[in-house]
Amino acid sequence: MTELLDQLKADILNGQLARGCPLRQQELSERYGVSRIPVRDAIAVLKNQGWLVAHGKAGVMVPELNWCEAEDLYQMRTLLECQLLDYAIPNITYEVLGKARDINKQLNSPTLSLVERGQLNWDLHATLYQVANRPTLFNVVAILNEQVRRYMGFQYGPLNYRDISQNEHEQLLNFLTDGNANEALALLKRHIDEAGKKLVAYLKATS
Amino acid sequence: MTELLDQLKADILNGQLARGCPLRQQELSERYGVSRIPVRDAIAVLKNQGWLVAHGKAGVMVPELNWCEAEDLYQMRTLLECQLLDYAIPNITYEVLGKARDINKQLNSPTLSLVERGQLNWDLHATLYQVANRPTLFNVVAILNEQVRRYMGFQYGPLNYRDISQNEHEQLLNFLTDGNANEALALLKRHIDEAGKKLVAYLKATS
DNA sequence: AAAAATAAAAATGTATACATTTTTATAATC
DNA sequence: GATTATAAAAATGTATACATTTTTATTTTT
Repeated sequence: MTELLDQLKADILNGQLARGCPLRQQELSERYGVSRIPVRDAIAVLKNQGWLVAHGKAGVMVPELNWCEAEDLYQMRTLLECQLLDYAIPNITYEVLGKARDINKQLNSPTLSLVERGQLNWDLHATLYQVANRPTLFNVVAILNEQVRRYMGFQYGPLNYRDISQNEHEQLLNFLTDGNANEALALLKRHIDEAGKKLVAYLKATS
Repeated sequence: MTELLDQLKADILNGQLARGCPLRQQELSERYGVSRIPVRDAIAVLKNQGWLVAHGKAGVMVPELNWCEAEDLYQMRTLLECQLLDYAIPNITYEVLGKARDINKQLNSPTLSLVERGQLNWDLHATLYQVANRPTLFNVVAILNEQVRRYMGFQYGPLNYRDISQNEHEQLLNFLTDGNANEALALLKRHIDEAGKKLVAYLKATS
């Protein structure tokens, strides 16, 4: 069932499942070649995590993008991820930093798809956060980051955010290497805040 | 199915479903007089919201109480609820404050059950937060508050937190009535922080 | 006697079938 | 003509039945 879940998420991200139009269980079960039961299971999870919302009293739909939700998601990320990084910092080894740098290098490639880029971006953050040893906090942050990916088409398209983001990653890793915790935390805050503000401004302007 | 969900939550809160021992779908379906399908649906939701955790590869269980989770939940509450109240403050009318005061009065009653008390406590906070008009943020805060209720047996038992909490509610409402936003926010932060710290200290001491 | 392998039991995952609810299209009324 | 009633269609919710996976108990092997 995890495969179906990932498939659905991917199809939401790449637009195969259009925003705003209702999805029927049977339609989905035919589309993915399974019965309605696993579809129902997957829908329940995706509804809980904000990937889908109710459409009237019957059916669900992919929610429209919406600046208020984006703003909330980014504000929550800022608040929670700074806390999480703070927990992590004492446990960040050079090995961890090396892993993060490897991922940031991969983000250089211009041929990455949107989905791949989003995944790598999270992998980098998660590499640092993992050593915080805070499963409950980590889990919420992970869900928020998955949610945010629905908006990434804007960031890496019209907003051309790629290079800025990558530079900030590098700076962050340098601060952490130097043991400069406060600067690192401040930068992470800016990193998320700025991304959020640009996204919200863009969403407000286009809607 | 919402009824089954609420029933399961209630039975987790009041200890009818013991922490740590595995729950089987069939067992639950017999217990509640429904087939396994609605049980599966409910389990999926409860797993997502932290009411249940996986037990090996088959089955699920009520998670043990755990200071680290409690600390995370309270820290998240502090960070997110202060933000949410900040959004709400400009929209808090005397009517809203009146509703909140009515709820706080109900909290006076010494005959309330644990479940009722927990519900009223959240109702009070939710009354204020609702007017923030921030559905995404509100939703996460609501789930965190539901989670926290699993720990309330400690707060209102050994920790005797009832009176303190009620006084702080009253103070908070007074600050809001006086338009003293900064004091209100600072108090809310303390209100949640302190409750969390006491709970965590207690959990650490007893485990 | 401890560990590994095997077989039986029991659990979850999924498909099909049916009941109930919701939606949509049609007809009737004001 | 717009609004409300009504009936057909289609969707979701649930039960039962079966397949697959996981667990547990037993047996075998070292």
